[in-house]
Amino acid sequence: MERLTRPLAFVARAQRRAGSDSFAATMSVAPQPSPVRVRFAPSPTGWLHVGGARTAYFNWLFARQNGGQLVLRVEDTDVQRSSETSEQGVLDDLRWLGLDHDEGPDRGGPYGPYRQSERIPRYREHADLLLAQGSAYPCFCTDVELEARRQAALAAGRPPHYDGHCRHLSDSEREGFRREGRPQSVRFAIDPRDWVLEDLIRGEVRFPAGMVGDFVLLRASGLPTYNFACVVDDAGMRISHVIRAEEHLSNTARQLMLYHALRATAPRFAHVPLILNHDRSKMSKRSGEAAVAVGDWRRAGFVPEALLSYLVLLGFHPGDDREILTRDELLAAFTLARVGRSGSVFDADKLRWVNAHYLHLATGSQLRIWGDAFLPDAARELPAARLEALLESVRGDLATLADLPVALRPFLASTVELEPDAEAVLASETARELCSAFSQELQTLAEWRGETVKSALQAVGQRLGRKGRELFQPVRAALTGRTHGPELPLVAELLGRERCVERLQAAASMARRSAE
RNA sequence: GGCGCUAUCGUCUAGGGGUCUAGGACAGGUGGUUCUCAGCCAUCAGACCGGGGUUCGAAUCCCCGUAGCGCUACCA
Repeated sequence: MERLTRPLAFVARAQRRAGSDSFAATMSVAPQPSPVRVRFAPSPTGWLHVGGARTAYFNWLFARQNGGQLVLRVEDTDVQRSSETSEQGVLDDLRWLGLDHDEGPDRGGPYGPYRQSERIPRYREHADLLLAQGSAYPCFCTDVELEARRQAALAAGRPPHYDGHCRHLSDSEREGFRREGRPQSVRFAIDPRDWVLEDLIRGEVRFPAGMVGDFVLLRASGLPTYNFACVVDDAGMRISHVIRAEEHLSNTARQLMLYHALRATAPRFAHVPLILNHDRSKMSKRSGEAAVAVGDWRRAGFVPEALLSYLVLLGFHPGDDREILTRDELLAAFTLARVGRSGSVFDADKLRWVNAHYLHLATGSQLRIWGDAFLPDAARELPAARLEALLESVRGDLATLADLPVALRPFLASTVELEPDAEAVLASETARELCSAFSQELQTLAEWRGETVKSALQAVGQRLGRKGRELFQPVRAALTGRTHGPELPLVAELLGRERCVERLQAAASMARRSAE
């Protein structure tokens, strides 16, 4: 048996590599291929985290590529931990990322409601169905009893599964327990045989009999458990492909049993690898390392295109050397066949690099949209064209949008604040001469453009016998208070003649003071 | 404990029996960039988890270890 699974898994993998996965095969063989319907099913117990964002993106890409629908389903059956604020947060983050869905709690659709808390009667119905056909049974065990037997099983070296205590109760015993007022849940009577999953990413995965015990379908509170609600909804919403995180791989055994008992066709599954902390544990909300919430990156000045672009390559590889792919490129290149099988460590440095890349190439108007929340008031008051020109000039100095205020300061502040390096550059008689001469030259300049300013500077340099660093650095220091920044002619052009002259004169007199 | 998944530079990864003295990217080092830089360009360093097989030949196929992770809940 064991000998058989390996070669089969290999064949499945080889088929995926060759681009002929079972889905494609189904599509070409089936006369009427069923429409592609995928879903993203967050539980609103916190904010959207980066792993969820990546899963959502995979689903989004798959849906859009295949002309299918993306369903957003809110899995809020854990009443203690779910909240409406959190649901709103997740929705906001998805919107910010630009991952739009076709059906969901916020926009309805033919298979609603899309919040599990609003689908309770359906779960009850399906549970009754299973109860009636003997695939499920009422369980009267209390938490305390359950825990005690679990510990005992563990101590005896047996698997800590439910021991089937209530599975074969007689009707009168059940009546007795009910009269006692015991809590009553519904358990699934598992089918003890091997279950085989043909995973689109992992190939054949075999779950041997005895792996799971009878699990709970409906809690004593009447609310469904994850595995049950998930199957009832995926089946009821006609989901064709379930693309989700690997942590659910083992759960799939239970879900397969449920599809079978419900006489429903199971969707195709694709389990994507986990995103990991540096210690290779699952990246979670309390890992305390890099920020895990999408909102944290957003507030830190990362742009959605960069976050998504980074995340999608955590696990997916386009097959060539491209390191950054736009959404359109991904729409053309993405395939589950090229999603890897091992977990990936989240690398904030690389994300930062991707973000900087987007910022360095952005137009002024794009930066104005992206950077709105980060702009100082003085910048927001500027005419749009002026602001966009400034933004584009400083883009090379940005790694995140949070760098914007600092990068823009020389253009916005009324006076120049000298950084220590700049002060040192200006603290000489020669610097004073240069600033003074250049300020005079600028006052007579016919046309104010970067080019003309540059020529003027070079002319002054020639007269004073100075060029290169000696020529540019003092002027840069005088104009911006810094020793680095965008190209100097551009800086001067954007600053305008009046401010340039003013700052050069100020530097000249300051330099004189410190020289004396 | 049981079951499952995974295993190539520090990190993300390419690779699917010979084309691998293992390729690319981030981070790091070095050099350059008729002004500077966190920019850009060039360059260096850096990996096939271990052991057995199969084969003329293994990073690649098989087995056994080992390690990490996931599931084993009336969490999702």
